[in-house]
Amino acid sequence: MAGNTSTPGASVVSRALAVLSAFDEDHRSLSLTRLARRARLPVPTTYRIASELVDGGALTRRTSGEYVIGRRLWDIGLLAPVQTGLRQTASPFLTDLHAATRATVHLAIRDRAQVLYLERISGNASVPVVSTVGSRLPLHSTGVGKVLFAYAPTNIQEEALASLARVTPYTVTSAAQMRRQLDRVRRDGYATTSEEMTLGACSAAVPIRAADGETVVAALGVVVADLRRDRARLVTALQVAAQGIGRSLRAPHRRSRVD
Amino acid sequence: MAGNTSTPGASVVSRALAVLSAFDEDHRSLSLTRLARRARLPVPTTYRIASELVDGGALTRRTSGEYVIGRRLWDIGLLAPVQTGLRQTASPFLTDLHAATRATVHLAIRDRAQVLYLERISGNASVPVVSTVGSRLPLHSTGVGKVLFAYAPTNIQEEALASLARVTPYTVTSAAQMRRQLDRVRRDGYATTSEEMTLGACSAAVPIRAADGETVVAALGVVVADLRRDRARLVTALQVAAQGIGRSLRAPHRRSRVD
DNA sequence: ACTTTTCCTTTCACTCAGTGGAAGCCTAGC
DNA sequence: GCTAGGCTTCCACTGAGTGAAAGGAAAAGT
Repeated sequence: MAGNTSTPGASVVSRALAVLSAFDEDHRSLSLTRLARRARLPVPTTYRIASELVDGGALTRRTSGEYVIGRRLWDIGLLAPVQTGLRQTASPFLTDLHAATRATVHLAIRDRAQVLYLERISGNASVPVVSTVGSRLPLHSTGVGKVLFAYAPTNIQEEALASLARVTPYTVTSAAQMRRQLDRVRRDGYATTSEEMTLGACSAAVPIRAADGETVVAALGVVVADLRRDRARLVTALQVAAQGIGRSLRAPHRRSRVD
Repeated sequence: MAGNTSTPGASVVSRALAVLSAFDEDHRSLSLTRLARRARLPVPTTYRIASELVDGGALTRRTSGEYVIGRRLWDIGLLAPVQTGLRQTASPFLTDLHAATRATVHLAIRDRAQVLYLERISGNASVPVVSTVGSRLPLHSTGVGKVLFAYAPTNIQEEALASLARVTPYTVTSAAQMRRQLDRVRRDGYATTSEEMTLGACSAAVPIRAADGETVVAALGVVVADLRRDRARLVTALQVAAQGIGRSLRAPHRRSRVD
């Protein structure tokens, strides 16, 4: 930008991105002052940039004065090629799985040392579920997370094992215990959690394998209130769906079009 | 920005937004030159801005050199409060509707004189469907579009009636004929299309009404290969789901949480 | 009712970040 | 071998961007 800056070297574009990046799942709505604090920019600078972003539709200003992400950015963001092939292929299987189990269904991939949720179909509202599409959660406390954890490269595993943060009283925080669980995941072909992320929610998950039938590209999971009763049934349903997705990924898939 | 500009008055932020806005559904991937042309900016300027956006994760550069929207922007875009209440409430009903009909299911709202698709569950791949979440299509050529058209304010209706663009040989392009169809939609409570948007695809749609039971807030539709056979069955299923969504919108809904 | 605090917005003197034509480079096509 | 087109770097020029300071408006505290 022009002169008189306190942090030379920072471009306007990088500042605008800092403003946008100040928003996250726990901060979907921010006042000017908080926005400036989170973006680490002076208030007047933030104000000017935010105003321009509002003009461009990238941000919206509520009547309360708070800023939220704008519809224009929603539009543009949806154009990002985030595993479109996988999501398109998996979509019908997720629907089937949901129909068969009535549980919340998740499709997730690993993004560095975190789980990134690509798709979700909500099930029974009485089971609490924190993750939505776009959410990132730690690898050790969710079903899909443990699957992706078990098949992650060694350096990522070490990184994640070094930071097993407690989320609930049931979260596994011992590296040794987690290693044993991951061994079992690889042996049995599925992972489970019991209130390790959220009290009142348990989950089961299985890996989705790529064309070679080896590499794990994603994880498929369900969240239920209690796993003891029908663990076998859920795991079977998950495995059937995961196999189907894997097979479809191998087959050439035509693009679908129309209204 | 600094001096020497050919278009004084345009800020860096507005230029960066122009670069991002150069992407749309038909241009998800752009070379530098095309990006510059679409953003109406000189190539070196576009190059510099795009490079900064890549640094910030807002854009990604493919090995081919083409730019695409980056994952960071996907993350941020998903935080936009685009009818989150409606989408959350409608989601389980869409799943049910899909399970019952096996057709592609759509949830859409009107955005000025266009249909904006909020949710989609893909059905049988053999029926071609062009719309995805975030798509905007004209009001006159789709099922959900006609419903939203029929219940739009007069000025919007006039605007849309003045530009009935032909999409396929079956698209209704006569304002008089469209008015008659809209009358029928209001009378019968549902709309249909027959290959008016895409050859090989027909659709049926119904309105979703707000708490007052009058105001139409959204439209619910299905896309199938042929409507003649089971129009009645589909319309009934649609109406049941739409009623359910409308009722749930009235009821206080708790937020769901967990992994 | 008065004071204090906090947040939003505007102003303005200062100056360096941004600009884009031109040139160099590389690759693809003929 | 030559031409065309796209990508990247260079660099002289300058006005867009900066942010402390101050002014206002509104909420919180006394």
